[in-house]
Amino acid sequence: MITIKEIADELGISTTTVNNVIHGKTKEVSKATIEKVEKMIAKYEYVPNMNARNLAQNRSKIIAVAMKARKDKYENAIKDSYVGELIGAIEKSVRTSEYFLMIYISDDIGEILKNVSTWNVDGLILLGMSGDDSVMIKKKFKKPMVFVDSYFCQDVMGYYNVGLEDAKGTYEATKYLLECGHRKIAFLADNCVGVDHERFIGYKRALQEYGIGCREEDFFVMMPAENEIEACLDELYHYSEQYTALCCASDYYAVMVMNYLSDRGKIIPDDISVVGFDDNASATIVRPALTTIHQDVTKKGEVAVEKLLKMVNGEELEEENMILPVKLVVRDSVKKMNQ
Amino acid sequence: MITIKEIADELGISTTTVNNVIHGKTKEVSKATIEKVEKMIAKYEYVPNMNARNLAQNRSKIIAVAMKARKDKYENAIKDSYVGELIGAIEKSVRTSEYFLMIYISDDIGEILKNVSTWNVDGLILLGMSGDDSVMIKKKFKKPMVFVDSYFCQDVMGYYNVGLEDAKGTYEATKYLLECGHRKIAFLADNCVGVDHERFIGYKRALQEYGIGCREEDFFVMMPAENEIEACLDELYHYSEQYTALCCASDYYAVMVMNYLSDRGKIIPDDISVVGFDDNASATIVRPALTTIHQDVTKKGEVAVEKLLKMVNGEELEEENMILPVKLVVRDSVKKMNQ
DNA sequence: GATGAACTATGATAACGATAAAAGAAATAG
DNA sequence: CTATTTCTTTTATCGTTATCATAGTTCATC
Repeated sequence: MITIKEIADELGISTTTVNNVIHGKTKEVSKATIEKVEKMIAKYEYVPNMNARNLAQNRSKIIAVAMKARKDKYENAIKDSYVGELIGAIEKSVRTSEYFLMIYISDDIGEILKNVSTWNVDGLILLGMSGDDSVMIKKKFKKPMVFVDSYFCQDVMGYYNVGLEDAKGTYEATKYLLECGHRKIAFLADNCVGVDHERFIGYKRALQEYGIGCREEDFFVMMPAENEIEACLDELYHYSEQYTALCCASDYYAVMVMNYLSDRGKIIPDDISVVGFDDNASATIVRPALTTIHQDVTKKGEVAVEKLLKMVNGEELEEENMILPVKLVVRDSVKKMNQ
Repeated sequence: MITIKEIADELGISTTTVNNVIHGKTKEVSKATIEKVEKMIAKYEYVPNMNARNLAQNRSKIIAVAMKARKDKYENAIKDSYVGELIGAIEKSVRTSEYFLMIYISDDIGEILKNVSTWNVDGLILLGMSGDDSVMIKKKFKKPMVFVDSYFCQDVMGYYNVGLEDAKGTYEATKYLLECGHRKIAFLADNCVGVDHERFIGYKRALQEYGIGCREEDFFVMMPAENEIEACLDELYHYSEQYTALCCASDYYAVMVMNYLSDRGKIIPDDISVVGFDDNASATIVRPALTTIHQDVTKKGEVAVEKLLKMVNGEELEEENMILPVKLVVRDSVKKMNQ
């Protein structure tokens, strides 16, 4: 690992000159010197020491993706198909820039902020934040950041947000079920905040538009907490006579419930229809193939990185948010009752 | 972002003393001073500047996972279920240590090495390396590293390797097919080196043990190159009368081919039986559920990180390699011909 | 052809924040 | 009153960058 100083000494010139060559300041250095230095650089395979460079420049060339995750549930967060796909898309976009990616997953926002600060990261991408957490982050992190899949109250607005037409997605999905003649439609989500809550709203709106679901009893909402998924699926099976269709806030749940029910003798979609959300790999793997709401995860990651890097480079962003479109993809998991 | 110097100045003491407190050298500092300094640290939420610390200590606290990937194919490498799961497991293990993870994915080993060097990473986990690449890496990277899923020639041995009973896996899978009465068994893999080659060997050995497969014509081997997967599946479909079972080097292919064939009218497993390898999420999602070879990906990641960190901390490793066991998991994708 | 402005090419030096080695005080012990 | 322990400071260093300074040229201008 040769250093600038060593190159300078060997050539009997100053570090400033070597440094100028490294930074392509050709106007300041004579052609002869440039050549000499470049030969040295090639010969000894000089690479800059990032720690030194970052220290001197008070930056880090690091972009971080941070995600809050319950310790028990997201032990291996990236394993989750959607999270993996999104982080993968972010990784890919960062990879093609001159920046490097660090991943911080923790159930403790304080810890995430500490890491961000200790590494002096240049920009931050936050996944699935809501309310309190984003208030704290906004207070403590003063550099560019982009929120992805985050919903929070008005007072923390003003940051760039990459999101999805979440409510529209479940609205379309539920409407499709209704159009197919379904009237008893259950809803299955992970929790009652953020993206899931938004998706619940869409489901609710579609029902209300059809004149049902004005009363609480019309909803059959499941929100599995940690380790309660099995119990939840069991309950869903137990009450499966009470609905003909199931609207899920993710393909993850949709596929899980499909297999759970069909392994217990229910025919999908004849006994129970299912729609998902995300359109991830499992949607096309499962049989019947899952009717679901498609979102472009790759695009989401790309947009997040692109906007963040713009901000990092001091550019002004035109818009404040990017809401990506969703689209219903009809496959085979919904029965048409009216045909 | 307060610094040690600022704390020292505000308290009218030296940076060394502050630094000693930060490093818990309680023997060198009086209780009174410790208390003063700790109060400051808490008040201003001091966090060390990693760039400065690493520069001074000539290390980085960074562990890198590096993976060579064809640009076209692994655009989003982490999206791949197995890779995602493995990187996720590594991320989790690194997260619980005092180190940080950086991910380098490139089709160019030189670029990976440049990144490793510029960041002065303390340890390196290499995924799926073979032959030439590992020679180059060994020559240029002089710090601790662990190879995962890598097969290479004798002269680059001597590094810690976390692997799998790959050959045994396909051997067991193929033997199971043979025991079920199958005699015409095709093999499907990604390429002909590394893990896939090893898995091919196991398949071959089982066949030969049954007195078949001594002639080349007995093999029906597919190795899809980039973008040729569709053509490959088509060929597989076209010749599907010639075999009764298919041994796949990954669940990824197994599930893909199952759906491809069944969407074209083939009944799995009655017309064609399929076994996979990995036992990832899709194996239980697909119907019929996939009979496959199970491997413990989480364990693999954990072992890789654990061994690497031991080396980074200067400990000697007892063994040179860790070959994790595999296990046949029988589900519903294989027909018993003899019953 | 002297004067100085404008370049060109280079060097000296002080940061950046943390650490480590060595040395200096102060307090306690024998 | 020296010897040892406890506490603290001085100073150099890590590799890179940025500011400022210094020669040496070129060239237009009076």
